[in-house]
Amino acid sequence: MLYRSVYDKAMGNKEEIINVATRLFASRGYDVVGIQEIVDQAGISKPTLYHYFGSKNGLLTAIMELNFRRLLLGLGPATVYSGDLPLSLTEIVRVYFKFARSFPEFYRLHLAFWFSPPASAGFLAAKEWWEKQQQLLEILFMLAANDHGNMKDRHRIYAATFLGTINTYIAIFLNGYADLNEEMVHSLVKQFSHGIYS
Amino acid sequence: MLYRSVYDKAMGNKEEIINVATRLFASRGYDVVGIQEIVDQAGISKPTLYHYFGSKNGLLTAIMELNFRRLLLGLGPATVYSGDLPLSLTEIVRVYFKFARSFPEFYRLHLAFWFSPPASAGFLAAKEWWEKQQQLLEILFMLAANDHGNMKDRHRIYAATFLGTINTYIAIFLNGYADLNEEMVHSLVKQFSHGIYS
DNA sequence: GACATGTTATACCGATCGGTATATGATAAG
DNA sequence: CTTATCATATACCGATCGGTATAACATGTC
Repeated sequence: MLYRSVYDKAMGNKEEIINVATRLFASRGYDVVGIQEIVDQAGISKPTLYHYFGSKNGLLTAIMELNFRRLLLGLGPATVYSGDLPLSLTEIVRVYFKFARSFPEFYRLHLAFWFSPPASAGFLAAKEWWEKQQQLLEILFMLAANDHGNMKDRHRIYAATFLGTINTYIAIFLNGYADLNEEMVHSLVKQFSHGIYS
Repeated sequence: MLYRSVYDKAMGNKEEIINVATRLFASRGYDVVGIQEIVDQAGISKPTLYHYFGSKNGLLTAIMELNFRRLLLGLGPATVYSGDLPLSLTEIVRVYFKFARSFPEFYRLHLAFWFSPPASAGFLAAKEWWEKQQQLLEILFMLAANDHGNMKDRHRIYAATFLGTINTYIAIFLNGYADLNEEMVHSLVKQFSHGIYS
């Protein structure tokens, strides 16, 4: 392959920058962490970072894209409606829990952006990805509405509430109050389902 | 009264600074909003702000204290256990919903801090106030556990989940997905209660 | 070896950050 | 009318911010 060794080196640096930045952003905040601190801890210099990402916001965009792609990769299949809504919901919760356990630092970062000021860089960088999640869930609830009469025209709020509930549980996990085991999965689904069907 | 007119003027400026800062912090973020912008919009100059609050962090502390006092004022009576847990929970949700509707800008700000990095200024400024809310709820669930056998030793996670659920609904309201009416109050309580008793 | 491409470091930019030294008004007490 | 206190403004501080101009270096092509 052409340029193999060159790209290897480049990708190594690129990933290292992303990893360092994700950790720093998650632990202290996107706005207060300076570029200098990132490049120092990554063992490179500023022009290298700007060579790869163009700007601080470009770096943030890259972090969002990399991680949300991972999430959506698992979420896509889980949101396919098979006629059994509780089964789909269960699978979706499993996907989120597994993702949060695999990338807790990123999940904390993206949760912070979730409630960040609508005009902040973090909110804007993550917005399109939430809309994709919301869309996947809305489609599922819309299809399921054909089988559950009392769900009609409520797919948007169901999707939002379901996502919110999932994030609540994950936040509790991230703060050390509980584990994200299979029992929690079923507890969440049962609780949410009860709010829907009654 | 002594110093009356002096303090009147002072309080007017002090409140104006708090109002302006709350709005700016909530809409764009604590870290990115500079002192200069706050004093410009408040129609004063920097030394005046530092005279009242000492530092940017002091201003943030004052904002937290003012608003959380308002919230806890209503939350205290609502968390008194009377033997009817669902009734208490309903009243608590009403208090939170009313507060969120009265001070949406502050609620957005404090929700952002809820998930902010643990080492960030916002998280640290709000931490002690969350702990007070958590404590009030824990006591309620602990007392209620005497009447509900299957609740024992779970008061901490119940308090955390309940608070998280409330904040989820409020976040959905703040994003324009739903209203915080009496129907939502009962929906929330019913849904949460189902997760507890079963 | 000449050349093109991609990668990196040194050193710097203007702007803005949070915070303050100094001085002046305003107000009330004696 | 003096004096003390609070309140406020002008002008400034060093530090750091995101970002870049310039040049050197590494690598693969021809």
